[in-house]
Amino acid sequence: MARAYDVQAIERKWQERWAQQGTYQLDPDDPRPPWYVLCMYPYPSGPAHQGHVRNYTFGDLLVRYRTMQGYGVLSPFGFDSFGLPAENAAIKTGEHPRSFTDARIAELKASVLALGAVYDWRREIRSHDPRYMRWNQLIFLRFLEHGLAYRASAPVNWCPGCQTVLANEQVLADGTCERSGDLVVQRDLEQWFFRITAYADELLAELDHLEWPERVKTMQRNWIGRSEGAEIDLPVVGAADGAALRVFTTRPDTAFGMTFAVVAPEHPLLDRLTQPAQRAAVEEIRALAQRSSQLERTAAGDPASLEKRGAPTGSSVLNPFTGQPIPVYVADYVLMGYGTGAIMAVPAEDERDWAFAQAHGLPVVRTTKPPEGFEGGAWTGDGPKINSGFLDGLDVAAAKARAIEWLEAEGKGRRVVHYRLRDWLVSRQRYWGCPIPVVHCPTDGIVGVPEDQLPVLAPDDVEFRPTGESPLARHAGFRHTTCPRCGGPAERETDTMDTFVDSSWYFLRFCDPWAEDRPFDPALAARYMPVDNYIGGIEHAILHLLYARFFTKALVDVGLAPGVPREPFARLFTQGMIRMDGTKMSKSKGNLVAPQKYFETVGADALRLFHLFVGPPTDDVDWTEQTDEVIEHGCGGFLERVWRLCVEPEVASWREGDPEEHDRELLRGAHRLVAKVTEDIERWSFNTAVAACMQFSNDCARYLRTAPGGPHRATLDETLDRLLLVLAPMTPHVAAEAWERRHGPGADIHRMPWPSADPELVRQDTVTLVVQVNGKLRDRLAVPADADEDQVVALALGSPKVLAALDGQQPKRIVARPPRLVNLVVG
RNA sequence: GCCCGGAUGGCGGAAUGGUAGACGCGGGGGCCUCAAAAGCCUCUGCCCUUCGGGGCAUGCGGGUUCGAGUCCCGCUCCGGGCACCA
Repeated sequence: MARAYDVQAIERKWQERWAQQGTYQLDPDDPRPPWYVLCMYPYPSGPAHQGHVRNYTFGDLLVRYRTMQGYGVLSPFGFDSFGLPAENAAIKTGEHPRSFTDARIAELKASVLALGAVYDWRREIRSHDPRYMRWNQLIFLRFLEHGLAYRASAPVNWCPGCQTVLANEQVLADGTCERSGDLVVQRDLEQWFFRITAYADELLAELDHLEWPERVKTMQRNWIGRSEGAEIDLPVVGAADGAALRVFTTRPDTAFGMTFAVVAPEHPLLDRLTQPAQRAAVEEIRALAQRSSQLERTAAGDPASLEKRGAPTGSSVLNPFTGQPIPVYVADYVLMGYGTGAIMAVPAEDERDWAFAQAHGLPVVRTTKPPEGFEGGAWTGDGPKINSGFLDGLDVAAAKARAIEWLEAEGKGRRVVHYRLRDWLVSRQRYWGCPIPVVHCPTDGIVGVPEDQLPVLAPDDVEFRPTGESPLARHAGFRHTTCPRCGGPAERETDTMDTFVDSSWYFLRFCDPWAEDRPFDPALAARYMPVDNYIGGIEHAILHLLYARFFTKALVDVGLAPGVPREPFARLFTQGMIRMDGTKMSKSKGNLVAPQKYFETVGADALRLFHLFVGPPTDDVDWTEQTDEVIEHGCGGFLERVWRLCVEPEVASWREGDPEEHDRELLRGAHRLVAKVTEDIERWSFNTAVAACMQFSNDCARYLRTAPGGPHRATLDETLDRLLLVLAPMTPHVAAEAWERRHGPGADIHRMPWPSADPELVRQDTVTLVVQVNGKLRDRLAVPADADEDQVVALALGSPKVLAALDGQQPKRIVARPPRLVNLVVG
């Protein structure tokens, strides 16, 4: 295609100029009001894909827009450069993860630069950089000192494919690994945890104040899973030591209806409760639970399978409310990891208990009166209490409160809040991650590596083998060390940290990446934080965003971030995915359409414009056969028309002198465009902003062709300048070049202030009056914008079309909304 | 099963309860050209039309309203999240 201008040359020119002039660098002493725009830093997997392009196009638009508005915009970029793919590549090819990763970073960075997105590259962070790792490790030690990091033996999710432990968050609902897809199994191992549960309440409560998509907030609320209820101690019948089974329930009001109790197969009291005659059956359930995957264990159970999955222990406990003994069962529908790992079963008011009771022939006692005509099993709704002694007649809420009061007064239970959220398992048995900076000493136990010895770096001379054992654990030189406290022989921790640790505070380091004596200067972090616009994919709705929120709070609390806001991201924007043939476009699916080919043909501006124009930014994008056409003709063609209009318009003769009415109308259009684009950017409606620009450039082209006596030069100049200014954040290269051609060498559109719209000019003098008869459109009339009710009604009744529609009938009612609408209601 | 979204021309999508389909892609016709590409102009929801216009249209069925794509109730389908969490 013959192009109006040399796309590649001007894109290269301006990219070099932005880099060389440091236009988007922000110094710590910058006097402008700060604004922090951040795209989630990427895992460097090679050249950018369309998802990156979409993300950085939105981010870059905001960076340039806020800059033009006079903000000192903090726009940093970095790489989440630890992670499994590099290590897996090492196992396959022998290439060291560092050189592999650095090569991928170079590729990704090149395509980000080619997109024309601007960053303060002096602030670049790579999480595998020892200068970053050092502070990662220091934070770990501070967490350790403050009891926020701890080591515990726990049944953990072990992925046989990745040969490592996974966090709960990395196990999908069907029990498979989110990365490899293998079935995850349970193993008991010593692991490191972060005590995120200590922040459960705050993490939940502060969601209410964040300008985040409701969807994401709901997902986090569900994930935290707060539930209020009671713990009740059920004394074991015949226990000489007064042992009791502690259960958790959210329905203490139903306690009179408990007809049995159930413990999880892993429950510590199970051995004691199991009578000799039941031993074999209990062991079977226990073995079943152990070898079951999450999938089998949590699959919706029909009564038949529940029968197989539970067995009586032969022991009984006392219901403290009735004083009656009830049998204790073991069943794998009760999970050790939630509540107390034991429940009181009320089949009349709980679906699962109902199913289990049906399968095992256990009695049912209703304690809530179901509505008339209810014929189902468990009734979980509200109703008056029955069969419940002192609770009878109360509704559910009142009975809950009364039951808890009674339990606390009697010393038989207490009000308690439980969370679904678990502590964050951070240790990974892998090489390509940040080493956990502790030493295991036979005499001193766990000892943190002294801060002046950080960072602890993994040795390069390791062997990458697909055995699953960490290369660090096999490396004698790394592993054997001396205890920093007693000087005796000791072993280094060989686990590394979850890469989500790296991404939990990088946005704080961006505020002060030069700090050499601490992770960052709290005063600078307080200046820029919270991030004003955080932009990324919905896939991080739970994991990354929850961890980062936890970290920010914890960093304040351990003294590393005094004065820094406790919530890191004020406004979150989650962009849609790029899909192809109904599935997510991704490297693993092999359906990537690399941005590179567009850079080499239509250019970055056209591709950016496409991503802005294709639809609302939150929506998924379907990449179809039509897409190339839209990018090339729709977007690329538009930019060429803008170029011709602004740089080399074909004008037979210019008209001088005072502007006439049609000239003023063009100028009014330019002011309306500015108002519209400003408003649309503020509400993240980029697609309509682009549409407005297209429409207006069509108006300008028509004016150029049709203005009587030729276009009025001064008017057209002012008009086109405004068009270019609003395009500058969207298509920065062509806007910059066209601007320079119009205003001479050295003129830089990106240093211009964002234009304002004159309200006088935005206002319309004449508007279209719509006349309806019985709600149906019958005529359109041009009326003055300040026409009042009498005027519009008179005009409406004077319209021949309206009179024809009325067909002689008198309007029974006239609804007038001057100046835009009149509705005449007849018969 | 529960909780969120969504459904508008051939396609992507516009539309504070007040002109449905902005803008763009695709398609038709025309200009330019020896011809084509590119570019430019123009038409383009469906049906009827005596070419003036008329009727029908925003997944389906009801309702509120002078007026509903928009609000309410009940469905269908699609997408996403959660799912023995006691």
